[in-house]
Amino acid sequence: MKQSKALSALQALANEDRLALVRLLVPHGADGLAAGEIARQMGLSASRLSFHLAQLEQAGLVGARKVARNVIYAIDAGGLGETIAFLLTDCCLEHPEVVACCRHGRAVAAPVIEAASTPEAAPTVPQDAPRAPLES
Amino acid sequence: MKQSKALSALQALANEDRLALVRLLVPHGADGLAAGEIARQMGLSASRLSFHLAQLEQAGLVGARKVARNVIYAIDAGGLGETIAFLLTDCCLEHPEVVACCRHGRAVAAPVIEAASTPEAAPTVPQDAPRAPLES
DNA sequence: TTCATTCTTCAACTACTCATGAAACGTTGA
DNA sequence: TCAACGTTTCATGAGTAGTTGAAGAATGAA
Repeated sequence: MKQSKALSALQALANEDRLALVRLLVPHGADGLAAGEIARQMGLSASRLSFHLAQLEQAGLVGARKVARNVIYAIDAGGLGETIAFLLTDCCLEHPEVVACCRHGRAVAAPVIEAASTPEAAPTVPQDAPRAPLES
Repeated sequence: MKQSKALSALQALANEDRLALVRLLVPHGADGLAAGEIARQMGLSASRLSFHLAQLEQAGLVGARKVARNVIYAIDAGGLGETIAFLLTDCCLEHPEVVACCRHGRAVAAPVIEAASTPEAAPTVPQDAPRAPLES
């Protein structure tokens, strides 16, 4: 996946409404949902929804097909997967900790940092201090 | 991972400079790189770099520590992994095609679509037609 | 102490994204 | 043919993000 394509996918996902849109569409799979039904479920105005759907479609994260007078939007699992794969592979170079963390759904190093036993097992920079005075 | 945190991480990643920043920092792991060195390698002005690094740090994707007069920035593999995990788990509900695609680094359904042999094996909406006339 | 270096913060500006409502478009059924 | 419906497009305005250059803070060497 080209970086520019991944970038536009990330830009598309980096919005609360559009992320909610993706989460709404995923369970419906290829069947998708009509634009009007999406607008109803999400409480968005038609024009606002259309704008967000267009962004997602342009980013290759959803697809559209016309059925009668409805436009059915469905998640594009391929595009979504490619975007995640880009992050994992091209961007993070399959960094072992990222992959592990990705498998467990949270920072695997957290308990190690807590125990402060094996610093080399926690290669991240400690980030509990909220940036402030930058202890030297 | 909370959605708001994932959202800010995605927003942080949805910028060319910051994505390049992450890709530059990942190979250096926990050793990180001094801000000045990053600016030199990326050809960014100091203030611009500082701005982007602050965004990444606030999103929990990089960490900073001060060494002598340098500020060393290093990737936070935990935050990065959590973000990817959020996309895969919370957002895509581990959708089988997304996961498969994620494993192979590209759309696994693509050749199937090309061959147009088993449509039910390619549950995504066809998206080769660039949106235009929406064939009904 | 003074000065150079490194980095951050600030203000001002531009460019972009987002939200809104009105209008337009294409399809459907009476 | 025409009204109803679902949807998109457009214009407008507000808010936010990104860029730039200057100023300021922290540090270490002379």
